[in-house]
Formats: sequence, C-alpha cells, structure tokens
Amino acid sequence: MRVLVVEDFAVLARAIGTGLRREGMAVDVVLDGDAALVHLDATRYDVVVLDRDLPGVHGDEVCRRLVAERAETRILMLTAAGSVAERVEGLGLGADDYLPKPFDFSELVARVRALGRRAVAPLPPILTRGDVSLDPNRRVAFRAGRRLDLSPKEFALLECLLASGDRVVPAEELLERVWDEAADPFTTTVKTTIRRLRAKLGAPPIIHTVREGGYRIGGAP
Amino acid sequence: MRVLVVEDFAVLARAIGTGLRREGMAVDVVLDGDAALVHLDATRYDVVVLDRDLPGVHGDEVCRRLVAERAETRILMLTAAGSVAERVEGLGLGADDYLPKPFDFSELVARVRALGRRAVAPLPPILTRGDVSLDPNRRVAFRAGRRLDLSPKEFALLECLLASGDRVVPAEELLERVWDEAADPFTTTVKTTIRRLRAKLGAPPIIHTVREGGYRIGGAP
DNA sequence: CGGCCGTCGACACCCGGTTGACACCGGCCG
DNA sequence: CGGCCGGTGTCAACCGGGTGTCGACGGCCG
Repeated sequence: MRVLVVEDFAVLARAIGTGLRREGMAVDVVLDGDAALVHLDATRYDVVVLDRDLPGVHGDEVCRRLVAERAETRILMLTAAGSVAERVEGLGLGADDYLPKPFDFSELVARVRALGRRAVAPLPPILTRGDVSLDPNRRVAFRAGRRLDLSPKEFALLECLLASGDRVVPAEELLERVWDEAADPFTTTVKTTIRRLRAKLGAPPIIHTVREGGYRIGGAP
Repeated sequence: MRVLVVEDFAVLARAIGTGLRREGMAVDVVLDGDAALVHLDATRYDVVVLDRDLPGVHGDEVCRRLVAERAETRILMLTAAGSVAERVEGLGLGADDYLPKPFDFSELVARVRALGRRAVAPLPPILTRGDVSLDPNRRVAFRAGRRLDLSPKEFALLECLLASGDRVVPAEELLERVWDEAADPFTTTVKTTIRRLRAKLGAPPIIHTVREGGYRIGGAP
C-alpha cells in the first residue's frame, strides 16, 4: 500500500513515516503543501495522511484538489484542535476520515489500514459475453463500452441470456424466468422484447435465433 | 441500523425503544425470551439489547442460540447486578458488550452504536460517495461542503444508501433496514422520504431510481 | 398547560415510459 | 408453391414512481 504523509512538523512527520513503514507500507513524506501536490501529480497513492495546517498551500486546498482529481485516493486528515467545527469542515471537504491531534499511533495505523482496505475495489460479479457486460448489482449494462439504457424487462431478459452462457434458451424458458407470473403461453411478449433489446444492443447482432429452439447470445453466429 | 430490544420490564423496554428510535435506529421491542427467538428467526438484526433476567427462555439461552446461529449479530447484555462474576459469565456466553443496570442512557446509545459499527466491518467511520459524505458517529452529513439538515429517517436512509456502495437497494430492503417491523408492505413512506431527501440534497441529482429495482446513490446516472 | 413547529406517513393525482396485443411481412423449408 | 416461424410497425392501456397536500403525532418552549 502506498501512503503519502504530509505534515510540516518534521519530527512528527518522520515518526509517522517510520512507524507506517514498520507496518509494511510504502511511505513518502513531504513537509509542505507544494511538495505534496508535486508528489500527488507524479504518483498514485492509496492513502494520503494530510495535516490540515500546512505552510504554503493549505491542507484544505490539497484536499480539494485531491478529491477533484483523484477519486480513488483516500484521505485521512489530521486536525490540530478537536473542535467540532473543525471536524465538520474537514468532512465537508471530502476527507474520508479525520484524526484529532494528539492521537495514539496505533489508532493512526488502524485508520490508514482501514482506508487502504477500502481502496481496493470489491468483487464485481459481472456477467460478460463478447463486448456485452452486465452488472446485476448496479443494474447497468454495457456494449462495447457504451452504456445501455434498458427497461426492466429488457434488462432481465439480457441477464437471463448472459447467465445461460452459450446455451440456447427456449422462449418458453425465458417467459418463465423473466415473466414469473402466470404466463399466458400464447403471448407474443418475448419476441417483442427481444426485438427491442436487439435494437438497443445495436450492430453487430449478438442475440442469435435458433429456429424452433430459442435464443442464444454471443459466440459464433 | 436494526436493533432488537429484549427486556421484560415493560416501562424500561418502551423507554429504550423510543430512545433508540430517536437516534435514528429501527427498533423492535419484545418482552420475553420466546418472543425474542421468534423475532430473531424472522429478521436480521445488527444489534440485540438483551436483558439477562427474562421470564420464559432465559437471556443466557437466547444469547447462546444467537451466537451459534447468527455470528454477524452483536449482543449488548443488560444485567441487574454489576458483579464482576456476572460480567464474566455474560461475556463467556458470547455477548459483545455488557452494561450493568442502572445505566446512563447516553452510554447505552454509545455502546449500541459502537456495536452496530462493528457489525458491518471495520469500515472507516465516514461514508462518502461523490460529493456527499456522512459521519454515522457524529450524525452529520454534507453535500459539496455544505452541511445537510436531515431528519432522523432521512439520515438513516442516506446512511443505508451510502453503505450499500453502488448497489441498487430495493425499496423493500430500505423499508426493512430503516423502519422497524411495524412496516406495512404497502406503505408509501419510502418514496416520500426519498423525495424529501432528494430535495435536501439538491442538484445535481445523486439518488438514482432504477425502475422495478430500487434506488442507487452516486455513480453514473 | 397549551400552542407551535418539525416530522412523517397517507392519499389522490399526474405523467411518461413500458409493455403486450394485433396485424402484417418475409424467408426458409417441406 | 404454400405453410409456418419469427421479425417489424403501431398503438392503447397500464403501472411505477414523482408530486402536492393534509392531518396526526410528539416534542419543546413559553
């Protein structure tokens, strides 16, 4: 885990740096806001430990820039006085956590580590087939990087096809899985929805029809 | 956060219930061990406030069952006498914390909240998504640096959405987590509260609606 | 004790996307 | 050549979700 420590009080900065290194982190230490910005431009950090009161560029400003440009970097802000007002301000700037001085070193370690853990993306259970992908949790689907705007039925249909791999799914099964109600077996709604889904998926065609069999997504035509 | 209060002294039980609700928690109250077991089978609670001396099934027994079956639920045990021996016993049964009667109500709140935080994960205390941030401990929330003045329900709803990351949260799940079991499934309170929350969050919209799916906060529209 | 205010949940209503039926077309295959 | 399966165009009804409003409840303060 890469950590940047921004703290103008040199003794404290050094202590934090060596302490975090002893915990197995890769730590850079800088003493003012300007140096912080230079380092932040050059390197991707997982966590920034940021003193609020800095000479030169103020900690708040560093924080603001960081939030705007590097959404993936987590910020632990150190504030001098433990006043509620100050904490509130730091929060409003987009810091992910704050720690009032003086603090216990073990607490700093725990919080930096917690932030680092959050930095790594959680497991994404995403269905993919060719250039089509679908995230059931976020309820979004993409084709070739472009986001698809799907209605609920279209989404469920696509999800069902993707979940079936390259198997041919009979229309009757789709009806049963997507329209879980008492499905009128003579309905034309599956083919209608397939049509609209195809239109939104665009070219080249990726939902193939197997005559008398059903539908299959991706793979060979 | 969902809390179950198990306390046979009805006046105290009621008081604890309303007090915790005022703190924004979804609270169910039962008066004996049998009812507790029924509720615990039916619902997933984050924290159980458990009186040790219960008519019917004893608190210790409830605790034992709970530890065995629901590792993710935290237990705060209330005991009459504050003897060390009792405390040791309670903890030995797997309770996560212990509070001797009589107790100060603010301490109860603090401990329940601490347990609730621990229940999810050792997540950093501040939830952030885009330019919205929220501190569950201090009960404050911000958008773009401006403090939001939220009612308890609005706060709990926002907290729940933020804690769910970019997952789509079904309205039914929100109802279950933010409101308590008196929840009539046909209620319109979720959409009403969502509306008021949106109004307070202001522009640009950050709570997205997924038709037939639920609500999702932040990320792409 | 009484009135004021914030909260919260219920209706009633509105709106626009979604959906599914119908009619028709076109091509593959017997 | 004709039947049949599946694609297409169109359209009206529907439904899910947003909005305005009101009344109940409870806390707080005079």
